[in-house]
Amino acid sequence: MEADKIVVNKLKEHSRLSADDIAEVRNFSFAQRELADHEDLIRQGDEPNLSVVVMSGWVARYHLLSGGQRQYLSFHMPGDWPDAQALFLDRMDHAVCAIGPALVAGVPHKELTRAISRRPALGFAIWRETLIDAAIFREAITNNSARSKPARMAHLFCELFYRARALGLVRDEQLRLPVSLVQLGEALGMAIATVNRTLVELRASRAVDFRSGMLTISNWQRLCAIGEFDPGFLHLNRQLR
Amino acid sequence: MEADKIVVNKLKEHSRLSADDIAEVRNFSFAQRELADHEDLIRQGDEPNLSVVVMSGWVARYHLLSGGQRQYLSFHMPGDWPDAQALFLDRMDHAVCAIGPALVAGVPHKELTRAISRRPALGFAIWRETLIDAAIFREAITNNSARSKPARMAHLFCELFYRARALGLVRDEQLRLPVSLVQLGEALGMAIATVNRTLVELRASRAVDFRSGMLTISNWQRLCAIGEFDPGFLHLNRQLR
DNA sequence: CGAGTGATTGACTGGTGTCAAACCCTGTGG
DNA sequence: CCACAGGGTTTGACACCAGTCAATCACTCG
Repeated sequence: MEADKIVVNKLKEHSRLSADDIAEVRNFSFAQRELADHEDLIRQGDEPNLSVVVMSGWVARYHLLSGGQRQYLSFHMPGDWPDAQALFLDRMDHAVCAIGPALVAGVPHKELTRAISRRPALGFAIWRETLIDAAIFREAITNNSARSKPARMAHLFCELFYRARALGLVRDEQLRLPVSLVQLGEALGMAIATVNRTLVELRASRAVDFRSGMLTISNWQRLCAIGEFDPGFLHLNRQLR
Repeated sequence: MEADKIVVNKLKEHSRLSADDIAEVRNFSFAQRELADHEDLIRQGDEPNLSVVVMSGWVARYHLLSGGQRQYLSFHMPGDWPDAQALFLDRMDHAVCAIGPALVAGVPHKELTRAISRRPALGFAIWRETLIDAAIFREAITNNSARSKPARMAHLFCELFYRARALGLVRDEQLRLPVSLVQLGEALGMAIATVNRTLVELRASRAVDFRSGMLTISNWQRLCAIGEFDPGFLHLNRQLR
């Protein structure tokens, strides 16, 4: 699919766009870039002059700590703007890397700000996109701080599954999610041993399975209950399930 | 101080505003509201039609979990817009309450969007404000997930102190911060016993003290080292210290 | 077939949550 | 002026979760 189509479809999940707004997106000069697994798209401290939208695959944001350890902050799928914030915050306070091979398309900041000044509604939609990001971050704070380990993992699975399904990435209740257990631990704030033990616990619940990069949800209701998942924080128009 | 002054001063910390932008802010019809300690300003699920700016005191955002427990997400001081996001996300996914007595001023969303459409640069400044919020959320994810308990607490102290100093709220290296240890635990994801034990540990470092709602920092460098604090994520123009 | 990466499991131990009690301080009322 | 209540703080005892370390297993790739 074309980059502009992906962008418009995604924005329409939460915002109303006029024909003029859409035309503005169509005029963007998207520059595609392929990423290999684990490849960094942007590094902490960079000052990019373009923002990218994910076209296919997964991309993740992460903090790099002084000890060299990583903290994954969020996962992004087609239509997401993982560095939209760079539009107004010069210096990256975190990095972005590919989770599995991915394809992204960049738009120069100058084009974006010009388009937004011309069509405020388009700016509001992208702004809303960044606000939903923030809501996801908030949920991650709560998830990693206040919930039990199984709930924590279940909640992340629910969130990713729910967002992916809205984009049509889910087939047969399965979602490709090429993260290792180490990365899962670096996202959820648990050691790899605990990640694995929690995983076997979740498998035993017969609600979900995750192995070799494939997330399979066999009982959505039960998984939501385990993870105390309520999709409200994603602020999507469409109600799924 | 007047509400418009507070808003403009705060926005100027990271954004450049023209005389016209400032005039636009001056035209806002701020509606003040006093809050008692612990009083909720907005509840989870609300759909407010105005956004508020903090005028004095503290305000905090929090999630309310199914078990009734709280997870504090961020703390806000004069000039902050703790619910700017409500401008574009209809339903609140979290609540906002006062930390100690506080004063806030609300602006109708209609006025805000009209002003932003008219003066894009003003919108960009407020957008940037919400993006800094998001950066603070990201830092909180990392803090509560990846750092040791003492580092976690030290980092929060550093963040609040740094932000407060930028606003001139710090006197004699002291900052009024009327939170209880329970609330501190609900922000940092630790049990109250641990909060206290961590606190005595930090006191022993002779870098910081926190008692009876007063935060005293006697060795900023050392506290930053303990908390692995780097103010870059706050994206402020001015360099302090 | 060997090397390497990731997943899995076990043993061990320290940290942290839970529970409970004591303490401190302030404001209130007899 | 003192007694008391109540909220917040501090400390201790204890159990257990979860991190660390290490060994083994499974699978892919050269």
